[in-house]
Amino acid sequence: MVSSRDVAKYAGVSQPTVSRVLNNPSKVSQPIVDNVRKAMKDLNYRPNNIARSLVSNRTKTIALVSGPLHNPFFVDTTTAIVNYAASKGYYTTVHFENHYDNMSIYETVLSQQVDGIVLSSIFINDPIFDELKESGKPFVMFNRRHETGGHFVELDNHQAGVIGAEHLVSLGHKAIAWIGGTTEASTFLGRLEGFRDKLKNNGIQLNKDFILQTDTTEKDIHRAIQQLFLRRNKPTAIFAATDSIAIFVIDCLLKMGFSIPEEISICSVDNLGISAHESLQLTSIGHNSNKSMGLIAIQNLIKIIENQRKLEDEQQITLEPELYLRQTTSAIKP
Amino acid sequence: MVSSRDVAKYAGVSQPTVSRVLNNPSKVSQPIVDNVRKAMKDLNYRPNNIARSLVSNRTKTIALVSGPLHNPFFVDTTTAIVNYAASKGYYTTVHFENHYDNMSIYETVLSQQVDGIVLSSIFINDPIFDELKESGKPFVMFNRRHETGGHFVELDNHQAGVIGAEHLVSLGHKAIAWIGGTTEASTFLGRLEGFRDKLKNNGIQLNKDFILQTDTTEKDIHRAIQQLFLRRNKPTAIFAATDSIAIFVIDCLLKMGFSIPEEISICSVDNLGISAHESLQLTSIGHNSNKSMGLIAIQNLIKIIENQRKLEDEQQITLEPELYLRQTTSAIKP
DNA sequence: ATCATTCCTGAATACGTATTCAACAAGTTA
DNA sequence: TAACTTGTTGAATACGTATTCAGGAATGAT
Repeated sequence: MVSSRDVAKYAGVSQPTVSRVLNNPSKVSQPIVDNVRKAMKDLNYRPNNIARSLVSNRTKTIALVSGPLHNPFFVDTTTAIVNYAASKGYYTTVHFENHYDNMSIYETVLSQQVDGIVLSSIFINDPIFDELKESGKPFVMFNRRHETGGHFVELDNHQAGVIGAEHLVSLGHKAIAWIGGTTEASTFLGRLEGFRDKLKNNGIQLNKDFILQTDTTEKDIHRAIQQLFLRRNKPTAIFAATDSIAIFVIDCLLKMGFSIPEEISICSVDNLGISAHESLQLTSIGHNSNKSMGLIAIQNLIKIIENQRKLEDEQQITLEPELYLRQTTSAIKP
Repeated sequence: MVSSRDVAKYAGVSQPTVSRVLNNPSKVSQPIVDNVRKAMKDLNYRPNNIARSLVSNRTKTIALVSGPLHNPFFVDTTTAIVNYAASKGYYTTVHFENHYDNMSIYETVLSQQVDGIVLSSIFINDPIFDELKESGKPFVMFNRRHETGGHFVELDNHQAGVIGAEHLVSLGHKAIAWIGGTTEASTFLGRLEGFRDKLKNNGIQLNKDFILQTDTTEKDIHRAIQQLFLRRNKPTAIFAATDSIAIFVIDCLLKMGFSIPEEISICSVDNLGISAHESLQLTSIGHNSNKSMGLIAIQNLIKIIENQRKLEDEQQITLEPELYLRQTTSAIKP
């Protein structure tokens, strides 16, 4: 391993001068700059980022705590976050949510040395919020939020639920099932409540058996759907809390022999790119911002890290949803 | 920031003792261990990984240089790699391939301080190979390989091409187009050559206009397909070098009004989970290992890092492909 | 000619941890 | 009792860089 001292010796200067050539060449006379640069090349010198971080107290890395990539939503956000961070000179270490033990992930992240954290994996009243706050490290939430506030970017989930209910009711559906994940998450809670509220507005009571909570894995969704159709009363439509869930539901229903939308309508929330695929043509509800939530989150985080925005000046962004009508919903047969 | 010195002072011991309690508690008497542990709790002490790394020369982080996540293949491998690394106590920093400037990514990775590198983004005769070798850091390639060797996990790409040609020819197809990415990559090159060789075996010359090279983005694939069907001679089948490409091709063809497989057969390579989705039912060619290539790669890398395997003892794994028959291919109409 | 200023450079040090080594006490062997 | 081992602890130091500070040379102003 060649160090700045080795370069210094080779170039006949002191180590601080090498450091200056690296970070502040204008403070060094031109001939010496050239000389040191040549030494660096000759010795194939690469500065040690670890040593740099130790003194500067900045690591140029951010941690991403993301939902699982089997949900295409997180595919898009991860791509946006990693690439934007890279364009700003930041490394991104990624951690995928562990449904049963997120705490150990945060433990890892907090003892890691990062300049900031972007995260989606948080519950509405998650105790991790206070720990993050206490750590003093800037963090921004995307997709989900915490009851306390902080920096976040989210969809108006309640409104998304309302739009979904509205749409399906307007097509004549009355027996509608809701399928999603844990209501400890602001996304699922909001989408469920908006949906339920709007149904109630229309004089429809959301049957408890029609509320399906899963862990959002393919396996659990198949289980839930199969169980749903064992019941005497069957739904004519399904409102899935995310496109990812809808995609699994569709696979399951098709395998069971249903035709969509003739026998069952499905719509969901997120409006991912894949929903527009001709093989799917999924009716979905999403925002129309040209920036993904992940991108907005990482942009804000980096602004905070670089002191272009004050930490206390909380950015709380709620995007407005709208309906993207495609082929998986249709009017109920008379 | 509370340091081991602060803990030491609080507990009335020296800093090395705190360090020992952390890393080698058996070297410290029980009462002092308890005392120091209490001090750590009281002060909410977290060891500084940066300082640790500086002295130990190990960062417990690996770099992943991956293809883009819009290819579901890399979704699976990224998940496997990140999660396995985490289970072994390693952080993963991820970098997504930049089609036009991979060199700057590797520049970044090499000046980062990592214990090892897992990568897919490499060309057959990529000059980066030598730089990686020279850096002394262990690295393992997956999916793609380099002519020189090194550690890698790949599919027998030539054989995959052979199987694809075999299958389509056996269904009576003669006008078959190939669509893939740059033949600088071992995957595309192997799949193209195997395909072409097998066609030639059957007396079919692969027309140059039927070889479509793209940058594997949706946009470029749509462009290539549309251009293909402007020609006088149209193919009756398409062999896509990856499932990801096939998915974009299918979207494009359906939008153009073709029915699959009645008017056009499609098969591809990778056999991703999504290919079995009822809406897609993509005929595909893949290996039948229960481990993903990403998982095999990261397992080998960590073994090397932890000296359970010698660096020189090169692991070169080639998985054998087989055909998974689904609904996107059918016999040509008489 | 004197003084002030600017520019450039290196010696010393700090960052937070792990490790080496010496010192010392307590216990063990002859 | 003397010599030797074992166990426990702290002082000193190393890791590779950035920064502070002081000193010397060169320049400009008076």
